[in-house]
Amino acid sequence: MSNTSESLPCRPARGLSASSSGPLPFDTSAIIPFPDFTVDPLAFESGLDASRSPWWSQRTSAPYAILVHALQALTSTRSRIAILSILTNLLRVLVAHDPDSVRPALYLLSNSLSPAWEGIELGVGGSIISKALQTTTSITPTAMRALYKKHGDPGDVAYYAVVGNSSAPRTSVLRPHPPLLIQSLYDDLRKIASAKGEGSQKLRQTLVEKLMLSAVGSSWKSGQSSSYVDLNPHLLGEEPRYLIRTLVHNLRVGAVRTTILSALARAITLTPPREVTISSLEGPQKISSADLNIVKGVLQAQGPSTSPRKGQSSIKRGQSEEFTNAYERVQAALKQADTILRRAFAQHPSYDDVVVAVLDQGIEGLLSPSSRAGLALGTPLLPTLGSPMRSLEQIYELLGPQASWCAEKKYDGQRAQVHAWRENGTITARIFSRHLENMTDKYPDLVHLIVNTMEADNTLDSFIVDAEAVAIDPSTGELRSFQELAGRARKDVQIADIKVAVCLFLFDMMLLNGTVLIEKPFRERRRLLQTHLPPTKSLATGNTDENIPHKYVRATLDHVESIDAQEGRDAVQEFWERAIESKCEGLMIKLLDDTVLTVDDQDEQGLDDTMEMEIDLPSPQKPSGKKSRRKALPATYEPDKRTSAWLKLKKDYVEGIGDSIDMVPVGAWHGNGRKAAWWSPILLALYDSERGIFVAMCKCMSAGFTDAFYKELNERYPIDSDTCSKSPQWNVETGGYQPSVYFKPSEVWEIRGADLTVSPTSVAALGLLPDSRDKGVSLRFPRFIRIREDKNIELASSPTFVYQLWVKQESKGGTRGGVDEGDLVDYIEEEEAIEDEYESEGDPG
DNA sequence: AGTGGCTGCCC
DNA sequence: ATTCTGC
DNA sequence: GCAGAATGGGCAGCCACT
Repeated sequence: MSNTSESLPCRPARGLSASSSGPLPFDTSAIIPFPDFTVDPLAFESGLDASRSPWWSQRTSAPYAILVHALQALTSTRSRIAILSILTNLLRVLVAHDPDSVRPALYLLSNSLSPAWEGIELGVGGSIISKALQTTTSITPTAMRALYKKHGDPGDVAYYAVVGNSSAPRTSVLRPHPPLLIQSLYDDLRKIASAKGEGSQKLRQTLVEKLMLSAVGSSWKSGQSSSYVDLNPHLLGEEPRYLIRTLVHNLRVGAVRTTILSALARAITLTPPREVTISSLEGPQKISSADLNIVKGVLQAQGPSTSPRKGQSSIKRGQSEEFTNAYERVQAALKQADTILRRAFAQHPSYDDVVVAVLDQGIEGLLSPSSRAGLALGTPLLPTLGSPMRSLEQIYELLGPQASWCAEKKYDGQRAQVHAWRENGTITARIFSRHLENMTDKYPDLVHLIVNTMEADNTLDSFIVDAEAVAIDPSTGELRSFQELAGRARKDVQIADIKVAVCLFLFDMMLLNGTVLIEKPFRERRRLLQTHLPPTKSLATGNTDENIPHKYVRATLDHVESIDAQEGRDAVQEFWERAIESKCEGLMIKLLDDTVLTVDDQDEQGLDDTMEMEIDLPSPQKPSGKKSRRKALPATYEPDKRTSAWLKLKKDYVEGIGDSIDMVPVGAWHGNGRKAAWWSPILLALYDSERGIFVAMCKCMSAGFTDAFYKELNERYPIDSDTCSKSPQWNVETGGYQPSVYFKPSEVWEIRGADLTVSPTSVAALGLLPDSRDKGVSLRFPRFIRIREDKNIELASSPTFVYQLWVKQESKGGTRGGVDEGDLVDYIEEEEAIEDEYESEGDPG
């Protein structure tokens, strides 16, 4: 086995002067260096001697250091295969030697502490981290800011604060600390999360500092203890780095949910937990130890010459048929395990339950009826998402004439996955957000509505439905803005206190009366939804709910408005226009029936074929001359199988709909992470010609910025130059924004967004909004389109122009708004006329 | 009691 | 949410 | 085409401070 520490740069300990304080509290003689996780998992030895834990003391559970060892390896590569190998090998070691650490390790890897719906929040951010770093290391605030600007990562700041650099050693830890363990670190993070009430911020900080000291102490111990041979010197300073990254929920090692799940599936398959005997395994994903040994033997014989750094299984040509067959069987088994685990997680996204199942019964455990890891009432499944489409035209091209599909209005509200069931005569309802947070407490009005609906219909026993909760006018049912919905209270909400009425627009049904529907075609699911959960009576005819006094704002239930494609293309076009006019974001396109298309490859060039899945052709020999293939378009609700199963068409994606705004870059911040060397985001402003000043409107980030663009920006706005200063020097009002640097207003950018918003931060059009004179106008989802080379800064959009756009936006979707469209058109035409005039001057051709 | 900073969540 | 990038 | 990273506006909730 190759020793990773030999091939990685070993950072010397500097300035770690302190007296050693005796032997460590455990026997170190049995410990060997951490293994090289980058090797191909099929050649990796996770077993060694299973009777003890060879990589750490047998009296302790797995150290955090072995996780950090893997994280460091992950950081050194971007190869997906290598990343998967490293994680697989790490998890195999844990499965073999400390299965209790598997679950906490998965949480530490995934920037979370529990399933989202349990609502456990760390409550630690940059502020506490910053204070903790200053007390646990001797770093000055100035040095810390400089490190942060340079590296754009608080974990990296911690690293350099601990190990120092060639000119400035920084650590101040004076004595060894017991090493962090995966399990105890996880437990400590849960303690931090549970701190609340007066003094909780201080307590959080103290707990973070303790963890830092342990992480730093491990480094110190490794470097200094004379009674201890440092077996993993490459880890010096790394525990603080990843501890801090974990605390800010941003590990940045190129692996989040999908890769972690793949690695877990592979780990469990290659290293079955002790409780699972190989012979007990059945089914297609069973892996034979004979195959495994053949593969391992050959791969290990090939040795480290086969690019071990990348962890790729480079099979030399000319291997025996025996090897090739065994290898393919093993790969097939791994792939199958991967599929089973990912499907299980999509339906039951809880590491807690999934890990219990696989440690107990292997991957098989996920298929067993007794497993808790299936679709379950009360546990949200991952939502099906939509992939963006640029036009109706594109949708028609993609789906072709045969497919049956429908278009639904895409309302601008909040995704709501609703579970409801009876248990011992009691009805329970829960509401989950898109990211599976439990929002039940935010919507007591919806809960009441759902419970009432079930009480009124005793054929309804249980259901899971997908819906959008949207703010509405309680008397007319007219749609209200997302911002109004966002203003609702979230905790301890009493129905009597609710100010903003909501309508729950249902659009899918995943379970009904105990029957799982997600594999049924949408046409069937939609029929069941519409049959079993009819809309509440319209507001105009009176809500029949007697349990809520009339004076209260009440929730309503409805189905999303939709149109089937068979109504014809003109009807669909008209529906799309109507959707936009009624304050919807656009459309969602969904297949009604499973469809098989014969597609000409040439016809689909440049198209997004996310909805398509290749069918395994029965003939093993594909005709090479013909370019047509058959494709399956499933109409099932299968979260995560296809990453975006539906198509979404939003107005702001479509050329020619919505307005763009011409803004001037007037400031910027230092980028984070991979953008640490660049300006990002950029502060953008309008030009107020009456006052001769620029007024900040929004920030703009990578959207539309390529890396090349960032480099050019660095050249145009080098720090401390006549175009870029740390102090404000130009006529710019920044409002609530505080950029790190100010740019000299010099160029005009065309910016687009989805909507204009009333903003407490922006000072664009400040004073013009009739009901909120102290607020400006900003932009939702701002994105850079292009530089307006043809415009000088005096021709940037004006506050009045933006105000008029806002008025136009607000006047949509009903009778409210009270502006004269005629005036508006005049105004906008006037502005465009000025622009045209300028363009004709600047471009005589 | 009011305000401001921080955090996490929605889109 | 959106967009870009490397694999 | 997938998977990951880096970033937008803006809200409530919570806590610390005045």
